[in-house]
Amino acid sequence: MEIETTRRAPLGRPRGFDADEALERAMMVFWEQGYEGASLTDLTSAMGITRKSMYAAFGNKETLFRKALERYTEGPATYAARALEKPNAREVATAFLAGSVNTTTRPGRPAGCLGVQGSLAAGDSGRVAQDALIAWREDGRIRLRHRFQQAVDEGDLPSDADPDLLARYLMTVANGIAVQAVGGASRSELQQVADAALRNWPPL
Amino acid sequence: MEIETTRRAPLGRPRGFDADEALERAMMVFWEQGYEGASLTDLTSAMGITRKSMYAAFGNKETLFRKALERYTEGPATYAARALEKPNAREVATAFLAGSVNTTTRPGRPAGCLGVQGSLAAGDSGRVAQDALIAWREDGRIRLRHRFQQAVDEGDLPSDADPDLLARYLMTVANGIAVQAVGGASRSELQQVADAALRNWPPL
DNA sequence: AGATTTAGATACCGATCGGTGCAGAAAGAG
DNA sequence: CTCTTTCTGCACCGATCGGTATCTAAATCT
Repeated sequence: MEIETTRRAPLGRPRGFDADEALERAMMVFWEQGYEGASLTDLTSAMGITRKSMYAAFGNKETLFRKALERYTEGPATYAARALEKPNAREVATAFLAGSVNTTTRPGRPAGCLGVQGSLAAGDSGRVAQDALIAWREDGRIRLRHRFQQAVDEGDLPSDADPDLLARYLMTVANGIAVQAVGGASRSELQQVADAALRNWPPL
Repeated sequence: MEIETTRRAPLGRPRGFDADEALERAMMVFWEQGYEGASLTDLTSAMGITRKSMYAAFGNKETLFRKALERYTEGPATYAARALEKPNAREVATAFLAGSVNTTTRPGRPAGCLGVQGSLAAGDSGRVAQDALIAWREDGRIRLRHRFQQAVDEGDLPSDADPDLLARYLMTVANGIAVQAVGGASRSELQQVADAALRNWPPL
């Protein structure tokens, strides 16, 4: 008897939709409406599949949201990871805010940031998603802090610079940009704000 | 027949609860949970009254929210109006951000800003509240802009200063502070951020 | 007192929420 | 072809949503 056979095509009728595409659509709905604001009807109709197929493919609403958040991180929000790779602290900060402006105001996409939407107010049912987003933002802040610590170690930033403060300052401005974007601020307006925030970099 | 009689005590059984106090409690619930996240059950149990009394006294959930927002403006958010009365632009900006930090991180009160909570993500039922909050923030931004225009006219700010940019910059930082506060940032951390944001004031 | 008006409590309304059960169709393996 | 498995579509579940009807009790007027 062969316990360890090579994995052939999965048995039974194969999935009739593109799971990646469906997840992309779900991400857009969450981005626009938040976790609680996006109903299963909203989600599945945007994904083009039925409730049953969604549950079979993604588990439930919460895991769907987590997968959508992952996709967001690797998709629209990759600007953050790329900014961290810039050669010095000033370029990191500049790229981070420019990416934030770009992503929160790109035409044809929801305004604002998925990581901020729906993470402020929440009823009982949205508490887990709120916590996940708070953790997501904190993770980003910590990565920035490490990067700036590295910059201090390398002599790129002055030795009395405060990596924690610099990271929080940048995150605060980026979060504010996301709020402004939902309120209808234009890309050029927000880029001016980002430029202003960096005019005294580092703000010691 | 007396059409215009002096208004005596209102007929019938007088109200058995303090409407002001009830509104205060409702404001706190909206502040913490947002418009959609706050259910009628949450609200009325916090207010200590029944659904019927709430509808009789405040109309419906939407008008209750609007009145709670008014109360917030005149209560926890008066720092904004007071900041506008400062004698010069730098003091306006400093007081505005300091008030923002204070209000969003005061112990015993919900973290964050009622004007930002629940205004980012919204399902269909929360759209009107979302619009009301966007308008509320825009109103604050416009008041700041007018104040800075006045500062330019008076020579308090340089003639090439951009009141629109300055107002939007301040609002962006304040909104970001509100997001950070919900994420658990402490008062002193956020005050450091506010100080950093003002280190190059005005950011021309 | 008697009339009037509202407070308060309870039960209820239709609609929608996230999540399932079921039946039939469809695609693979043999 | 048959058998097995998973697909899809639809009806349905209990719970909760915002909002209301009903009834009794209480308070202030004439």
